Amino acid sequence: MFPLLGRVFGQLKRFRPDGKALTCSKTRSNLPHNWKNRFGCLQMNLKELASKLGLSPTTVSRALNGYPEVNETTRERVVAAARHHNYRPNARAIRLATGRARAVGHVIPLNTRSEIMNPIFSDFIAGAGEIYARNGYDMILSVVADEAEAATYRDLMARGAVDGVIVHAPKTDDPRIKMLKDIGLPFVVHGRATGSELGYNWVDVNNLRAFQRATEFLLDLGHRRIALVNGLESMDFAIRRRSGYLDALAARGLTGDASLMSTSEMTEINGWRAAERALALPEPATAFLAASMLQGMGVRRAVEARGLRMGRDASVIIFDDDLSYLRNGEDLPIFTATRSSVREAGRLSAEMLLGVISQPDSPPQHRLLEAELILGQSTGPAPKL
Amino acid sequence: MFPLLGRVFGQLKRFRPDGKALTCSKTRSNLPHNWKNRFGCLQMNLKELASKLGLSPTTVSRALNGYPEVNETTRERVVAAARHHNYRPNARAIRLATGRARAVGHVIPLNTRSEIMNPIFSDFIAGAGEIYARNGYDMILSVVADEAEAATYRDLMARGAVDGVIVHAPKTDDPRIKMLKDIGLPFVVHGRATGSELGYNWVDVNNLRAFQRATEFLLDLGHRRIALVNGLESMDFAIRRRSGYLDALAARGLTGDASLMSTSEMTEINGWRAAERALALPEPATAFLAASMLQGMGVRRAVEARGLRMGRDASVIIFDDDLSYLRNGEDLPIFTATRSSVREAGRLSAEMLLGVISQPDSPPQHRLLEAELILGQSTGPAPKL
DNA sequence: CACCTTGACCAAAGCGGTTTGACGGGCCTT
DNA sequence: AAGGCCCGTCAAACCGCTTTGGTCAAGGTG
Repeated sequence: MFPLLGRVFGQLKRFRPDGKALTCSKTRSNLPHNWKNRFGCLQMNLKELASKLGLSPTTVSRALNGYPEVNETTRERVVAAARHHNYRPNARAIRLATGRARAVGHVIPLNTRSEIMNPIFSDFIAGAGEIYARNGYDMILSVVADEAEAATYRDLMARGAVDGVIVHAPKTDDPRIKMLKDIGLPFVVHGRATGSELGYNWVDVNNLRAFQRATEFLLDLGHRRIALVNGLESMDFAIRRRSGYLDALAARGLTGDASLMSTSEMTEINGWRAAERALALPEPATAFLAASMLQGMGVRRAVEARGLRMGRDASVIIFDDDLSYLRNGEDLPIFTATRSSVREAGRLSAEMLLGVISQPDSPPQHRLLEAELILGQSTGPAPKL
Repeated sequence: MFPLLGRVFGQLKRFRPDGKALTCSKTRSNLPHNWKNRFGCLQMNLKELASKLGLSPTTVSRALNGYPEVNETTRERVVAAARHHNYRPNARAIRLATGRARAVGHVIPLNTRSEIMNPIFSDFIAGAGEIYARNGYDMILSVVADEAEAATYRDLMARGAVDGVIVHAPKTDDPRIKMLKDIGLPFVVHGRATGSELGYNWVDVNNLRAFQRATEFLLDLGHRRIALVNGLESMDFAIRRRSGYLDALAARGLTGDASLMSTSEMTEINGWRAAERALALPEPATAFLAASMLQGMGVRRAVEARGLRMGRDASVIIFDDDLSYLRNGEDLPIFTATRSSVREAGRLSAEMLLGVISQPDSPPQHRLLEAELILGQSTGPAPKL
């Protein structure tokens, strides 16, 4: 079964499960440890640095970590030597010794059916990454089929790979939240899961208010047939957005028309499809509320394909996450939009998480961001009949 | 300066630089180590598991890692106990003991001026992440201003945080490649940097061929004024694409017209802007070759804003990275396109990197992917004058 | 029957840091 | 002058694994 097991010159030769031989007798066997850098010397380590300085490792460690009981002169010597030898403490050793990972996890769910990566992640991560880098934390990313997410959190925790996690794309009453509380892994949710909104940390945009305002704005322009091109309503934010839309309608004595409301993943195609449908109605929509830039672009395509002009014949408001590669125009916005920077949300979430990690017993923190309403060229008075 | 330093009952009380007290005398002070899980017991560790089983840590470790010198019966007992106690070996300890990080780094450059995240990263990372997850590797991500990139690689290496890295978005004659070779960190480049193409591992699309074919296709349709809406030509892939375009023109005895060629970051706005310019020429473009879906959408907007119809009055071919959230139509492609899945490139790059990590001395590997030419609704014969 | 083998297990020494608990030698008090 | 205090330093323990270099008993061999 393991034909490789055998003896050589009376000495047991061992093999790893992968078939590689292990024993090299007198040499250090962990090859990576004596990787030489291009100057032909071993990677500098604490012990060596200490001996070069004629100090104990303790003192060197303390000097570098800013402990007060080290003589300032000594500290300067140590710091200089460290820089000179390009010494960087081994992250693996630090993590083991301190019991902290100095890393946070982002578990990014991948909808198994559609295999769609949410396009906001890259900007969110850019924002969060900025904060981690500034604080000496690593960001570890797991892109994982959504049904395997819970297992991933458990695994990260049990292996001690991270000190905390960011939870992305919460669903209504998301089970992950209870689970994370149970296992005691610090976390911040980007978004909220309706139900237990107080018992955990979150950073969210006021989606309800944003869609309410946008709807009010369209109503004020005289629109009565307003189509909602929403995101997937299994997502919590989408539910809130619909509520905002319905609240605004209700405030004017209107009720939502099911044929004007659609929900789908936030892609250009889906925006196009939803708009096609709403424009084909006996009483077509004159205005659209799209949950994302991409959907908005799809709406525009459908509108223009019918020979209508956006802003004159049909109004469109989008929710603009202010993605760096999907800017809503430059000086002059293309779409009228409710805007909130997802990159900023990434920064805030990361900051909150680092705070929670360093103060695990602090009470739950919340941050509700308001979206601004930006006037663009895609809205105008409702066309006269 | 450090007023917190003091003595308590004759015992030196030490403080961390952040002001937290350290000495707790008889108690274990590394709090994270005795974090209790929700059942009130310590996180299971090897020693404890071994003692519960009446075995030595050595044997338990071997049993779990599949070494042959363990009795099968014993192994089963051990595996069962491990599962029962939900034992997961501490990743930090493994990394220190083995000298490997079991992690790979992705250093994602952020253009400092424009602050634009390349939208392909999320899909690339989804592909790569799939492979890492399957092989038990962590992915650590650094989003970093492009001028700080070299320092980031050095840091990852010196700290021993990763076993290898993926290099994104290589520029022509990219200095990172030499640097990585020098410090001896295994790497795979997504793309190529002209010059030393043989001395390192890469996965790339045949960008030249793709643009050449697309150009030929437009020429065959009778187009003679073909605008190139390229990506930033500091990027290597953009150079290759331009070469493909120029090669195809040259093959028909045409030379590129500088006023028809533009280069910019691959956003919708920039596509729009380039198309506006090309359409405003005395002798306007009749066809467009766009480097990305987003630029293509911008081109379409400019075309349609002039009352022209795409596919009839103006032809557009895009390079389609097959992004999950930016599909080029569904059954029927919107744009005629040269397509190559960036997610697949992510998978291939990750596989290559893991291979290189386990076999550091293997010769450089290359993988050149061909893009397919997909016929959509955006191209047609050149309009008669 | 004495002499290898071999299978199954173990104690202890790492890995490279951090933290504990002590220790000398000046300097102040009293 | 004796004692206490503080400053600066250090040896050793520890973090939780992996790997080395054994041991010991059972089975096979000549």
